[in-house]
Amino acid sequence: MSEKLVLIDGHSILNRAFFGIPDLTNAQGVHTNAVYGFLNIMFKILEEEKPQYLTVAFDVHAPTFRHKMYDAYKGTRKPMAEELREQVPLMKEMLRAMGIVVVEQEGYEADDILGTIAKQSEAAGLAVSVVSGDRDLLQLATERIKIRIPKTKRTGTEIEDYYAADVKERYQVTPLEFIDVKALMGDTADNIPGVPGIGEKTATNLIVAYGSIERAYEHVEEVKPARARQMLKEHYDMAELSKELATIKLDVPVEYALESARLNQISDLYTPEAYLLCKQLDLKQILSRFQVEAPQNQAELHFRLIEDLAEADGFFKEAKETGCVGFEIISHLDKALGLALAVSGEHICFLKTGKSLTEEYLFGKLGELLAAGVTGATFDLKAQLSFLRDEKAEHYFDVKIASYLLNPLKNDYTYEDVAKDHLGEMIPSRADLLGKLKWEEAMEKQPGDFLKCVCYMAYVNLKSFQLLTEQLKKEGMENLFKEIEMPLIFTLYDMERAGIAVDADALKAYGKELGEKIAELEQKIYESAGEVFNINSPKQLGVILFEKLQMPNGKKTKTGYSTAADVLEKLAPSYPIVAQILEYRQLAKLKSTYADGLANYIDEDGRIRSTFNQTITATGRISSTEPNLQNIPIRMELGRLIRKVFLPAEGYIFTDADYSQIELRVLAHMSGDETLIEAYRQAQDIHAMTASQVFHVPFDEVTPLQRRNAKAVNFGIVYGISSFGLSQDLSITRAEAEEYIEGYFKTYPGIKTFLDGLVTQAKRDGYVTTMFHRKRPTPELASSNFMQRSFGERVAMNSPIQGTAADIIKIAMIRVHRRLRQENLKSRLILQVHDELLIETAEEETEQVAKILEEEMGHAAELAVTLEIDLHTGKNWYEAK
DNA sequence: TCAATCACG
DNA sequence: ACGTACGTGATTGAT
Repeated sequence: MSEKLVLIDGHSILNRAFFGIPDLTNAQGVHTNAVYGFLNIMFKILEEEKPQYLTVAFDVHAPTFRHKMYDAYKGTRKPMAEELREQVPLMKEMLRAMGIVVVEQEGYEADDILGTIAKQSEAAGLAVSVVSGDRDLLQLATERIKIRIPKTKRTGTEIEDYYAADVKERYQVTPLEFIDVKALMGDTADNIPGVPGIGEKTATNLIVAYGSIERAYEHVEEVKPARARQMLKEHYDMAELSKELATIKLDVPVEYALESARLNQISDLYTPEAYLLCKQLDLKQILSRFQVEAPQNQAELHFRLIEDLAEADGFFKEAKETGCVGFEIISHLDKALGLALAVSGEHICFLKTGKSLTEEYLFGKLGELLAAGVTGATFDLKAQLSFLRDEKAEHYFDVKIASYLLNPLKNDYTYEDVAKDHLGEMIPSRADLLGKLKWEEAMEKQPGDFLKCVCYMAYVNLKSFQLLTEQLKKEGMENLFKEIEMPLIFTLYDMERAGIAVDADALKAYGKELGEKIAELEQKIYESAGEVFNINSPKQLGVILFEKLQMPNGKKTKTGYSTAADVLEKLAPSYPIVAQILEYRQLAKLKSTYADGLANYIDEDGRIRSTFNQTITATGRISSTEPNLQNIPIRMELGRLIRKVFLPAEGYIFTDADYSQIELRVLAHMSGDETLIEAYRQAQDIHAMTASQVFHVPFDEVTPLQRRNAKAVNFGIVYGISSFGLSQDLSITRAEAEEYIEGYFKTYPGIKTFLDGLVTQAKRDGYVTTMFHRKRPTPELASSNFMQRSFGERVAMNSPIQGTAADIIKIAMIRVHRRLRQENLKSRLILQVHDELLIETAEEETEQVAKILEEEMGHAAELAVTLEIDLHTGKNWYEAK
């Protein structure tokens, strides 16, 4: 087998990647899609071909010989998109970092360099692959030079390969003749003029018949059709020029030493420099290649599997001498498979449950450790609490939550990311090691990788403990972490475990009723539309409404017509079918998401258990999933009825307490605006009060409309007001909205100052903070894009408010939970919906629970205004609101 | 896997 | 001049 050289047409592939891959930017707003796409194509080819040599050629931004030959060539060249241009130097830097030879030659294009090197290398006995997105390079194809044209598709990269024979098969001409075909056709993209009136078909026919432009011209009188004959006669000189332009030079005086392009193995490209650059650019998928290929972490040498009691004892003994252990309980369906434990950089093991090491033993020992004052650092404590005996938050350190507080913007939190971001170590992820295997399968089928994976988790937990503690301290979030987030884990765990009872039969009946109404509406809609179609498909619905029925289209969306509710509501009065569709949508939503959806989550004991996520939101709120119990209908009566199926246990009732306008009160406090604070001290109805103050009317004379408007402005302020948003919400003009806002700020100047200050602060520091020092980074403010920047400003205004409210209710939850336990009550906290707590209340404890809620929610934070709560009881959730 | 839609605070 | 309110999650259809 002869050796192989891969030659890459740099600009061409970068260009392909740029247009083939959706826009990607890193945290600094640097565009990276072209670099990313280029690397993907390159690695795919390298893995496929395993070449001994690799070289990339770029054009130089100097006039080439073609410019000198043909002026138009230069003048009409399209300017490169800025987002692409800025990636060219990045790409070169990346290639340099990987040690890949880059060739550029003054005065010549990449094509010519590639052609020259390809021919030279072929002559030297190498097999050559030329990678380009440009079909002009097909002229280089021979039996040993393969032209590879990658196509970036949705499904991945596909590559078309052309040896000389393939060119002939596809284009009917030889690679050399292909030049003449191209020259006749011309190429607007490449500014090759061609012969007017001759397209691909005629050009191919001519060259198949005569072999070249020159020979065709010699026989020009025989050329058919007549038009082609005429044009060829007239424009022969142009055709000749085109041919010269299209011909790739094979004798460029290129400085190129094959040996310098040697590539022993692909992993040679994974250099520390390249790693850093990828990290900087946030090219995750490329980085994952590094992880797989990177030299193994030294800690791995110490990973041990322990099944023996004496050995385990020794390990625990050692652990007792330290201040902190990293641990991770590995379980499958409520059964512990074992305990991964890291005591030091040299002592990391997986203690496997079995005959010798029982769950009692393992978690008893772990409990002893924690009780003795050794901090247990772990990743996602809540998921392991069912095995743990120690319920003291201060004995634990949740690495996942610490890493969330340090950057709440990530999509997910994994141990390998913590290692990368905070320890600067590259370690394999669970998916790298075990793919999609569940723990139990992995332990049996891939014991080696399994051990590695779980030990790495314990290792990262231990090793990041001190560092993350320091970082939290440095960022002022130590208190937030220790006093709020860590204790909250136990509260959420108990809420999850408790769940909420639902009446499965009533839910089913509700679903059935909806189903019948839906079927009726469906028929009516088909009748009105004159055909049967899928009403759930916005695409099909758009066609019916805006094409078939010719409704005035409210345009919108990138994929077609918008059929969103706000658009349809405008049409509903004039078209009965639209009103029917809106009703259908409402019912379908209720049935699929709530009636049928919730039924799927009912456990054996008739209760639904949601998961409360503590590391999802950017602002510090918690979220609820599988199922989401934070978005149960309430605004519309029909939907609200579903709350009747949520029931307290026998002998219990529901107590529901929600904060009254907590965000606006937080705003009053944080801004220190005296007028707003005073308004809260005086009035029950803050929106009416706002209306009175903003519109200068006596409180008693505020009209319902004025109140509604004031309420909308209050909401808008909290969201990071914009005149456009407010105008949309109130269906008024932007100018009117602006007047409202102006009036509002005139009335409450402290709020204006406060909000402006938040934006200034965010621009200066790159983040904003809540009252309890929770941070939200605002990278959008550094964007050069107006829209992104405006978004950043709204985020800067909203996050401290929403986040502080989230902090406050978290404090209240912890305290309510603690009080219920301390006072030995049977009642328990079961749901949180951002500003609302639901307590399953033992009937005889009703008074006490109300008192606890009033006290703990009301005094979770001491603000310049009081924290009021509305409290209701009932024998189902519907009644308790 | 993404986009559109809609449920909640 | 740009086009939007802030924060979530589930379902559906289309690719």
